[in-house]
Amino acid sequence: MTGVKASLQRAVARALRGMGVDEPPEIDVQETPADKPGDYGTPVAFQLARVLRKAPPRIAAELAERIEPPEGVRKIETAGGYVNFFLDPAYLMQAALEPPEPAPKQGGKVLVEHTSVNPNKELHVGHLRNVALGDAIARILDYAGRKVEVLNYIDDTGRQSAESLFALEHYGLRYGGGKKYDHWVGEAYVRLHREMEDEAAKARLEPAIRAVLHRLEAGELRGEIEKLLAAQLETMWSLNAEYDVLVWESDLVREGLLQQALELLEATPYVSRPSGGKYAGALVMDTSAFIEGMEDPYLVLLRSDGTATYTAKDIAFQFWKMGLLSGLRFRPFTRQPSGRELYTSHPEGEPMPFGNAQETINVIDVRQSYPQQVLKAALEAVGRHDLAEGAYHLAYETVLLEGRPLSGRKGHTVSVDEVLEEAVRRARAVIAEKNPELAEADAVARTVGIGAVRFAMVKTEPKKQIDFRWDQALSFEGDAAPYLQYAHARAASILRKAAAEGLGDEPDLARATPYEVELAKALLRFPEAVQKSAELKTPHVLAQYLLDLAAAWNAYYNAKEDGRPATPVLTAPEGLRGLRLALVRQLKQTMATGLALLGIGAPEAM
RNA sequence: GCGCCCGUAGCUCAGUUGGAUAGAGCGUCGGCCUCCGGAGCCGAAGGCCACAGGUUCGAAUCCUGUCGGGCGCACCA
Repeated sequence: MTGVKASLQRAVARALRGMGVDEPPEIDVQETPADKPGDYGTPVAFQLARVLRKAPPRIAAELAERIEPPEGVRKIETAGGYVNFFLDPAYLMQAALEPPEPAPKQGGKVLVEHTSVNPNKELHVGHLRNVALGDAIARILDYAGRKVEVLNYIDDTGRQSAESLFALEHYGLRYGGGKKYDHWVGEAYVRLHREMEDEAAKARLEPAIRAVLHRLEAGELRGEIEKLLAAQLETMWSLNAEYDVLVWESDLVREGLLQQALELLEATPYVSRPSGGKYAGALVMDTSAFIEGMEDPYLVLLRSDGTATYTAKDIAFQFWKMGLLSGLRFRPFTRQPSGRELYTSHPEGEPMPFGNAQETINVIDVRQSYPQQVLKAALEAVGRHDLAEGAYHLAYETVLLEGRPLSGRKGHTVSVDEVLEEAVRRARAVIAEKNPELAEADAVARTVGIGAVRFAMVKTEPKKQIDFRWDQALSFEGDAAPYLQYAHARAASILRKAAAEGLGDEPDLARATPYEVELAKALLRFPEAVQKSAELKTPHVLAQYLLDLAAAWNAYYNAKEDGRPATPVLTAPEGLRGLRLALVRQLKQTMATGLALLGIGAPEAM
């Protein structure tokens, strides 16, 4: 809610109190439709019709009479039951020219976990959505005033990693450079799976894979995992995603956090060791009190052979995130491209204040909804309803590739590295065609190509399945990042020219025309869009807003009257020119800020 | 079978704590660079918002049911 709308709301609330409505409903102030009178309006009279036992138009009329116009309001009118406000254009200009600023920090940390890919092969397009969503929502929450910690979980004791490392050993492979390390390992993994399609071969190899798994659990192969991780991190960084801390599954187990979690759970009435039946000898949790509609509400934490399930480790991890357990130690891992330090859990580290959040966001695809519910159930089981409420699963639907589900085994997949390379290549080609003189063309092509890919991942609602199609994801027209970047570059170009000509006249706010008013209203929606994005925990709200903003700017830029430009900036009369320059500057900065919140760069020229 | 999610223009999607005539992009058709960047803009055609009931002054939005589609229901991760 912008300052403009908020002040209108307050004025309405005051007037309502004067009419004897002490507890007014939520007062909805919205922009009036294009061909309705006024700038902003409210339908609050409709809501009050029942309470006041009067027809909405009469209530609206009385309201219009009673409202004491706040600063900037020059007229109040009714239309049917609506109360509409006419704002002083100069006032709107002034409000719209306030530079966008991050909200002040509020207490309470929110911990965002995303990426968390198995360290066993290269990232594919399915992971792309996870990284793009997680990174964007972390940036948005930070801007909206939250303390944010970004965490990437390293499942180094998983079967997939064991298989990859085993495959290298099994085929006697030695890395000789050439292709990226994670891709090279991934090939061995795929080769192993082809071999294991034969049941006999699978059975024969099983003990050796097990052995690797045990060595992983003992932390003996950490160096091998780190090599894979380093290669994967290059991909994430090239996407413009960075993290605060890595947490290794093996550390979670070694430092006794799994044990602590199980002890907490065992002390509750929900966890037991059945002596007979299906779960004889296992440690199980009864989730029926917390998860409805389960045919079999029992969840295995420890198998009857004493090994822990992945879910049990995940519970321990969630408990650690929310401060119920401690004992992890950390040390610096590496410095990331922006200069931000990346820490990692490590047996030889020292205690550091990571975790201990009241709120978590786990970015994981929708197929994991049940295990995510189990995490909440475990928090409920130990009596922490408050923390269960704070545990949010940012569930996103899966990504199709050209209309078909991804499948590593059938080879129906594309790596993130490949996608980026192609995106940048296409961007470079467009630049060569449209702007062959452009300086730093390669760097700009990267910004544009990567931006296109990331935007394609966040512009739709997470719960909708998306289909990755090369032509759409890498489109440089229409509903896409390059459209936004182009709008930004166009503004930058005008400002460059103005600076070159030494134009610096003072804005004369009173000279605003309806064209400026339209653009100003679009700019004023920025804080609301960020706020809503943060509240709903989805970047698509912001992404859609930026498309609107760019459209408003392009429409302004191209406005014509009688075939002549209606809104020239550089050649406008003094005062009006200053105002237009200020708006262009504001547009440019707002667009760049918004793009940055999506992890997308805004080139000065393209 | 049980549970969760989805169904809006030919296609891909916004719009849902209920508000004024349901909006974009792509595609189709027609316009706009002696003017600050045409990766842009303006216009046209295209909708029983899956269907049927209900609640309400008001429903794409909330409730119930039906029909389509996706996903989940392992001592896997």
